[in-house]
Amino acid sequence: MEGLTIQEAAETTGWSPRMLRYIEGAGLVEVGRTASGYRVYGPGELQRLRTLRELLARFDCALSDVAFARRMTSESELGTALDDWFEARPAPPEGVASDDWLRWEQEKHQRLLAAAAEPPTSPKEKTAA
Amino acid sequence: MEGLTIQEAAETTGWSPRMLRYIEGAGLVEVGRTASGYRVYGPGELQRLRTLRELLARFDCALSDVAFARRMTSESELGTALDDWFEARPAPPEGVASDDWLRWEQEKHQRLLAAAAEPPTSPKEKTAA
DNA sequence: CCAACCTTGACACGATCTTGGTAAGGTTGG
DNA sequence: CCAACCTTACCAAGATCGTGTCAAGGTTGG
Repeated sequence: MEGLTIQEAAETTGWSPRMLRYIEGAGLVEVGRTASGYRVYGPGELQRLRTLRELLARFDCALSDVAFARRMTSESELGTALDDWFEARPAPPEGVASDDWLRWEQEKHQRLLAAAAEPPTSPKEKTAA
Repeated sequence: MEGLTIQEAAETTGWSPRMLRYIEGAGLVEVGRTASGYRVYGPGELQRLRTLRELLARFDCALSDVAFARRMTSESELGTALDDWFEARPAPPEGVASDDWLRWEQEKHQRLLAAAAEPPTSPKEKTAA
C-alpha cells in the first residue's frame, strides 16, 4: 500500500475520518482508492489537508466558503460577475456628469447579467478554463 | 427626500424590507440615511439590489457566499492563500524529479501559511490595503 | 478464521443562514 | 393629532453546515 489509510491520515492531519470523507465529498481534496475501494492518502493530500486546516483557522472561514471560492475560480462567469458587482462606484471617470455615470453603471450591470445569462452563442473571449 | 423609502425600495427591487435591512447588515449594500435615521435608497442602490437578486438566482448561491467573495477581494491575504491552495499539482515544472516537486509543493504551502501568519515585521511587499 | 480495519448510508444534534413576524417607540405629512 | 410610515431588537422556523455515531456489510493480515 503506497499511502496511508483514512485512520492514519486522520491522526496525522488532525481531521477525523468522518471529516476526511466529508471534505472529499465537498470536492476539496481528491483521494486515490485501492482496487477494493479503500481510500489512500499520499503525502500531497496530507499536506493539503493540514494546510486547509490552518487556512480555516487563520482566516476564520468555513469549508463551504472554501468550496465557494473554488467555484469562483473554476466558473469564470461567476468570478467575473462577482468582481464586477463589487466594483463600488468610488468616483466617476473624469469628464462624465454623474447622471451619465449612473446610467453607465446601470447599463454595465445589465450587460453583465445579459452576458452571464446568454448561452455561448458568440464567444468573444474565453479567459481561463 | 432624494430617494426611496425602504418600503418603496422593496417594491421596486423584489426584496422584502426585512431582507433589505439584512443585506445592509451583511455589508453588501450601503444605504444613506436621513437626519432622523430613515434609510434612503438612490438609483444606484436600487440597481445594485436588483443585480444582486439576479446574481443569486443565476448562479444559485447565497448571500453569505457573496459576503465571503467580498472578503476575498478585500483581504488580499485571504484571496492569495486560497488561490494558492487551489493550485492543483497537475504536472511538475519540467526538469524536476517528482520527489523534489513534492517537497517544493510542501514548502510552498508552508511559506504561504508563514507569510499569512507573520505580523508585518519585515514588510517586503504591501500589495493592496 | 477472526479481529481490526474499511466502505456507504442514515439519524441526530448544535450552530448558522435566511426569512418572517411582532413589539416598543420615533417621524412625518395632511 | 393621528394614521402610516420608519427605527431597533428580539423570537421563530425551515435549510444547510459541521460533526459524531451507529448499522450492515466487504477486506485484510496474521
